[in-house]
Amino acid sequence: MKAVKRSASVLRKAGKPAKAAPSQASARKLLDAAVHVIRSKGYSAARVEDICAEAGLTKGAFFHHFDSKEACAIAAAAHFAANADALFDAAPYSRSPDARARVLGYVEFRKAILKGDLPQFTCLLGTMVQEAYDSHPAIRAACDRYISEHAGRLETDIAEAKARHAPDAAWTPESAALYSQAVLQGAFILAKARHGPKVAADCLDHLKYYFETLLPVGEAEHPGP
Amino acid sequence: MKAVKRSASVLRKAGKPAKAAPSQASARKLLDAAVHVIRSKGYSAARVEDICAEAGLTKGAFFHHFDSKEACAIAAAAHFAANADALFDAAPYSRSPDARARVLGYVEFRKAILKGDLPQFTCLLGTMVQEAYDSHPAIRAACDRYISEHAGRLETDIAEAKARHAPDAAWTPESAALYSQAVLQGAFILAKARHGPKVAADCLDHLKYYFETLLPVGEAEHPGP
DNA sequence: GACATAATACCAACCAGTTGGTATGCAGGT
DNA sequence: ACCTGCATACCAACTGGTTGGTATTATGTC
Repeated sequence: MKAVKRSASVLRKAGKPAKAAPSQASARKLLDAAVHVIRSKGYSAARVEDICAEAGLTKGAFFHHFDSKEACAIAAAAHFAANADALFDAAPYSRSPDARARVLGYVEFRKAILKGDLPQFTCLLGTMVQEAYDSHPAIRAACDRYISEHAGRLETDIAEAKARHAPDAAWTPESAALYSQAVLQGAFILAKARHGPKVAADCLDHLKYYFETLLPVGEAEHPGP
Repeated sequence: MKAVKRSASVLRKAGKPAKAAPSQASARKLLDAAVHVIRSKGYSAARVEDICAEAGLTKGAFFHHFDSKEACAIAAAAHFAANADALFDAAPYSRSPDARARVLGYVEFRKAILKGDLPQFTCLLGTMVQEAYDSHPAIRAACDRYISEHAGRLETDIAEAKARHAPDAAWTPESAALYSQAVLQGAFILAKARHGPKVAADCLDHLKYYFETLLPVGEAEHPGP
């Protein structure tokens, strides 16, 4: 009496926006709260009651929406990734027609959003996978998936820029995209250790400089095929 | 009746090696166990009993040597850092007379030791500071200190190499040393997400290439002052 | 009244830390 | 040598607060 339970209402038909039930709002509150609490204290130390308190709800509501703490964490990972996607899609750099500018703009943008307290800009996925990679395979898989998807979006731009600016270079767009994610995750760790975003910004300066050398301008620019 | 307790025997006179008390051996066992367990499951999820079981001792022994779980974690951080220092000091690259070779050798060496299971090569400090930076200030401070000390050792070599190969470049040895630590920490996160060290090795290839471009050979080599 | 949502009350397992006890080693006095 | 006093090292059993999860009840909406 555990496996097949409720499929919950989190994934509704996307029905009437205002009137009916405020369930979507509560589910969203819980997810936002979970993201914030887990970013602050990690997955293991984040108690269900912490998340409920942060959301202004009780455990009754929590276990109505999620089968378990682990399921909530996985949903929170998806929620976090969706929010991130929306944020980067909306950022001005992403509408540049030049792929190289989009790559450098991405790094600049990531540097620009290093504002406020640490839980506001650090990565939920990197935080969770650190503790959960061995003991919670489902969480590891979710983090892997969303990190890889995010890297994949960046890889597209990198590949396009490489085709034009460094078509013969030995490195692959995939490894460069993953490398940038490693720099980001590591920058967050250093920011946490130092209790401030400055180190992270310095790291992103190095990353930007690296991309500038990987994608040199003005030498036999290759046009599109 | 809490603050002033034992000062323990961990720091003994360094007396007779074999006969007397086997306390040092047990303390070391507990520290090794703590490092392993925390690297596997993180600080919060690591139970004191897990550490004791791994060490083949009981909780009585644990709380004889450490005042609390947190104190053990801090001692484990110091233990880990000391072990790491010894490892890098013993590595062949560190005896090269050329500073640039030592910097590149460091990255190569870090890539070479990405062997075995994940808890065997990931960084205890980065793992702990992720969860503890906000809730356990003492742990954060310890991780900050040992990460910074390790970066400082690298910084010395980088500074020497920069003076010879890129004296006028805008970047600082300090930021480059911290950047390399960020890449490492991030590489470990990706390795955990992907359940294998390959991504991490790819990241270190990028880092090595970056250092090669930061420290170009053969252009107006500057001699020592 | 059927259904979804959410609150209250509760439980059983878990776990950091405590207690009290035993074993061992090391003085120094006789 | 032998005893005594004291500190260190360790163990087994216990405790009390915590916490994920459940059972039950209440409220609002079609």
